[in-house]
Amino acid sequence: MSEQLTRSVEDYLKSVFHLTNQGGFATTSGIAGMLEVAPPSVSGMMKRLSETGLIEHVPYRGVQLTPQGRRAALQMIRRHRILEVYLTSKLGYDWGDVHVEAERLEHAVSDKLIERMADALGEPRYDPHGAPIPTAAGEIEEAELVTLADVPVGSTVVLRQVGDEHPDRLRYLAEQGLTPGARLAVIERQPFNGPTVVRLPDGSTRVVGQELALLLFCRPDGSDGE
Amino acid sequence: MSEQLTRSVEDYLKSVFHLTNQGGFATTSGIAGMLEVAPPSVSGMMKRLSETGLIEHVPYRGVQLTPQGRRAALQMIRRHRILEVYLTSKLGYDWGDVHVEAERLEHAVSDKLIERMADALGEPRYDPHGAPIPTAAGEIEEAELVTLADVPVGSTVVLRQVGDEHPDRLRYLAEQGLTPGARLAVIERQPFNGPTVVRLPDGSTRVVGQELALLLFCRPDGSDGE
DNA sequence: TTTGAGAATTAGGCTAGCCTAATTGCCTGT
DNA sequence: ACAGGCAATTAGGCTAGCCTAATTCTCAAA
Repeated sequence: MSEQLTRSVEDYLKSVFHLTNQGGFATTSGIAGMLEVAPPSVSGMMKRLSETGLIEHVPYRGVQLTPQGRRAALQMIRRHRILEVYLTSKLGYDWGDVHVEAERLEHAVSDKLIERMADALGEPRYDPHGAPIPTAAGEIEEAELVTLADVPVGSTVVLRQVGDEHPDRLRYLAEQGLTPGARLAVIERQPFNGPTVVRLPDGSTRVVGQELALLLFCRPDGSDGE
Repeated sequence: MSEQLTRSVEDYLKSVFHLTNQGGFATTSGIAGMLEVAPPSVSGMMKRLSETGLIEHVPYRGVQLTPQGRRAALQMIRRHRILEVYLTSKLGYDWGDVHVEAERLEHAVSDKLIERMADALGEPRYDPHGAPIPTAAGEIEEAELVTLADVPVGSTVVLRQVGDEHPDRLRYLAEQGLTPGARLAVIERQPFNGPTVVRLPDGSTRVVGQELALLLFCRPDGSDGE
């Protein structure tokens, strides 16, 4: 149905999706920052994408995905996340390394290949970092998560998802046992964006700096609903 | 050591490799035909590639790969063929479908991924069509094969390799039992580029038209050396 | 209400790769 | 020896994507 999209277009659509995920518009500079291109490149691309009906552009305001653009973005995100699961569980990749590899492959794989991988994996619902995988039909689970840096001292949360870039940080987090599913009791936080101290179920504690705490997305409830 | 090559450059290098495999020069029109581009596009690319030292260009004669170009071409061919084996043996692809998928993926995979796939497969030496897989170090087996259309009537050959494009033809050949490893006795050939008749070990016969016979590469000796 | 900082856009330019049309070179048949 | 045919190259032009510099818009603070 839709024309074949270029690699660049696919990347722009993904950025817009991520930037508008909390509602509102994606800004030119936000997209530029995420894709590491200059703002005028974004303006130019936004013009083309709105001509082809993939985004809605309000000049000087920002952009949003049309239903068609959202469909394409979710397809890319599905590809990316299925690839991440496949690489980690079938080819021994470290959860820190998969992002970069998937980032290139997602533009080259066919839907057929992705569905075969998904099938071989038993239709996984989350990627190795805990991010939900859109269905082939384009539906994605929406969860209300807060970063560990925002969890009030005294409450208990479940770590659900971890930011997937930064291989080195991911490796460190894995060493610390801070992986999706971990139950964390927030016992202290230093002022002035200081570190957060959490206790794991085994009684040990971890001191998590602000920068890492912002990568740890938690469900603010001790029970493990699903 | 070498700059990252573009998708186009990788494709041109592969073409030159295939066209010079029997020795001699690759011609502009040969490359143009193989890549489905116009001849001037080839002239332009040849100029750039010889400036970057990947090919040797003799104007109005043709081109050959430099050692560096050959290394890059063999790397692409290794990627392509490992991918083909992986897709068929791990993800249930038909041997007719793998070529197209591998053609896109070969430009996106990392060497690391290819080596993990090769490892998971037990370092295969041939792809699903019987083509030899270059080693990671860039060595490839050279075999002297003739097409079935050139095998004299009365002799016996072993089918070693099958042209890998044309999914429909590959599926047909598989149905007919004409897959690498098959021992074929050539019992008849019609004149004027007519069909070749072969007998399989089970005594059944197959009539193979000229077009298909040109895709069947055989070792002209009944013994199964290696 | 105005103004100025910062964001966004327009203007203009670059490269990679492709194209068609025009030209040049090679080589073979007479 | 040379004419013609065909292969190759050059000339000139296009699009996608990127860039920097210049301009325009928005919005909040004085």
